[in-house]
Amino acid sequence: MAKDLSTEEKIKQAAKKIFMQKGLAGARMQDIADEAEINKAMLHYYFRSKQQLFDLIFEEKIVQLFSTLGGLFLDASPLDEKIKLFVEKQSDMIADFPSLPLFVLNELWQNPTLAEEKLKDKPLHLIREKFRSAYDEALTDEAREQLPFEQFLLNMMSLIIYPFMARPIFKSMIEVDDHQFDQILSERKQQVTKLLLQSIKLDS
Amino acid sequence: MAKDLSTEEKIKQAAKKIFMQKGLAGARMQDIADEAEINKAMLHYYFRSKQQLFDLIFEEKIVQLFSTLGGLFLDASPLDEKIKLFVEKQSDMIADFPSLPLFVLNELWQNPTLAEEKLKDKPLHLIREKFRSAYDEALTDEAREQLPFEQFLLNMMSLIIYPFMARPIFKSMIEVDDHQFDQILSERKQQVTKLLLQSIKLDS
DNA sequence: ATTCGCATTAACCAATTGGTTAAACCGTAT
DNA sequence: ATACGGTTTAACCAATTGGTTAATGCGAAT
Repeated sequence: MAKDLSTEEKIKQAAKKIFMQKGLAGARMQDIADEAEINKAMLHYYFRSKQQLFDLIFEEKIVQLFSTLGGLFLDASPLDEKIKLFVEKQSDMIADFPSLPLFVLNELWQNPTLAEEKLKDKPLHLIREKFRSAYDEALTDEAREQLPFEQFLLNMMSLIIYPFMARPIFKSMIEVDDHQFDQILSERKQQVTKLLLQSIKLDS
Repeated sequence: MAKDLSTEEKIKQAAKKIFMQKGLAGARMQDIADEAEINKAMLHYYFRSKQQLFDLIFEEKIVQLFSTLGGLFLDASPLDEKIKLFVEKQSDMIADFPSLPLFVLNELWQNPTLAEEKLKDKPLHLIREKFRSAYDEALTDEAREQLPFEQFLLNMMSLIIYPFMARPIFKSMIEVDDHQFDQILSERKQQVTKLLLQSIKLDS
């Protein structure tokens, strides 16, 4: 740390790092204070409790996780272009914060009601419906029946996100180091796009 | 609980449940004792420390997670049959323990060296090489170059596992209840198999 | 120079948590 | 009956942890 940020900002940065690394239960307030290079009491001065600090970070991160979806499906570009862009942007975003999805999922499982609370005001359904209509319009009746929108959505998210989360397992499974695995992940963007388009018979 | 199991077994059952639910940091020894309906001191009598108890459970779970891979690739069945069976068995197994992958991944990220330690004596590479050669033999040179084995493996694992982990998010995204989501997940087995075979041009 | 108000700190506190201990329990062999 | 062994329990302990407090620092306004 040791940057010339405001104390409040230093705390937020440190809290992000520690919470994402250790989760709510595993994170210690002292860890965050050390990371921010400030006195532990300052944490409670700026953010009343651990829970409040956590909620703030979590809220921000969940918005971040869905932000990629946002801008993409509002313009009139064709479906295959939308998909290609989504795969690339979402992959790049998670490559920057590989621990984000695991962190969010973990806390959502811990507290099942949290999901609806945090997501309900977000314009998620709006984006989804925009996406769904683009999907329905681009596909033939037959193709749409073969691969329902929900399944396609599951495929897309799974193919993009899971490999980042499962890095420790895959590294052992295919015996590569971090650098080689990064290589595989970056090649993946095209592979995933191709597979998704192929699955709805829109190969280009 | 309240079953007529031995104390040791009651503790193990309870520990599995609590650890899988809350992780190492989030689990309280008292939670485990309550779940097992025994005195907290018994935990230390049978398993010296929290860490030792956790290690035992974790070891067992990681074996379980990979056990499906084991039996499948030793016989001489054709590749498409292997894939189909793997998707079904792995899906069923995770449907029984949906929190397993998140739990394992979480602890592996927490302790990066753990992955190699726990996985290195397992015959994972043997199985993988068996699978790889089946893959290479079944595919044409062209197809194999288009979709390298590693990418196919990532696809397969992602498509199977991630939807179970991401249930809280997907429920909000596509606005379904647990029952409807279960329905989607069970239909998924065929969808995933089809997509995987299609991706290596082995549609049947 | 003094006052005022936010920022910062060290010391402290109460609750929680993993772990220990010594005594009690209880079926079995003597 | 008694002694013995593993098992179980309640009480206890030391360390950790989230959170508080009262005092201090310090720049700006008076």
